[in-house]
Amino acid sequence: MQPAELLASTRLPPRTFYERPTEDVARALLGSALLHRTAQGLLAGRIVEVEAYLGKGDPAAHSSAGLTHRTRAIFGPPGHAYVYRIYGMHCCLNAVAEPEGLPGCVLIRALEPICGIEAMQSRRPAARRRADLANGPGKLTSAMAIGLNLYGADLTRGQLTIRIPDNSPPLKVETTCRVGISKAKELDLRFFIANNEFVSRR
DNA sequence: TTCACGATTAGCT
DNA sequence: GCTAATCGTGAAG
Repeated sequence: MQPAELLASTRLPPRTFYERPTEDVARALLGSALLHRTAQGLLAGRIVEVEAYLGKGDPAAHSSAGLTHRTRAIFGPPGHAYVYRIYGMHCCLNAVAEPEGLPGCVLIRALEPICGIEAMQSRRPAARRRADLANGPGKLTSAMAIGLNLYGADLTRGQLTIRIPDNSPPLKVETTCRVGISKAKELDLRFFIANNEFVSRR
């Protein structure tokens, strides 16, 4: 898809879009587009898989430890990026939800590449298929050139944005427990588009 | 100051 | 299916 075509068929949501319960924001983000304007051109993908991380009552969430230097963005105003490094080598991208002062964020886990696919392929030489470019939280940030420099970035404006489709057809969504956690496995807070080949796992 | 571990990935068996 | 890579974070002392 051409960048102009993508911009014409989507719109930037207001900050109130994110100022809702985290689980609602997570579901609403499915089918939307993540865009990163880089020096090498526009990188973009359709969000096909997310996870909700809550505040109180969710021991799997980073924010369960309270307000710290690392997690300050999660407690900040909604619609901003919470980026963290995992296993000392990969980065993961979250969208902050809930009103300012309340913790809650949505982990973006997988994308269907839309724009800048060649640039993504050069950034992800290990991916041999298009479906492997961004089918995991670390793969996604690598393909999209998202790093810790984007910590706290405003997703409603600027170089890293999320855009909502103008006419969003109803999506069939599947719900499971979150991937890779050791606590709160009983909570079903992973959401992905059913029968989609770009999700990280089925 | 020390230390165990993690919202992962890629490569090998 | 198994495991190395690699380091900031947060809890404990």
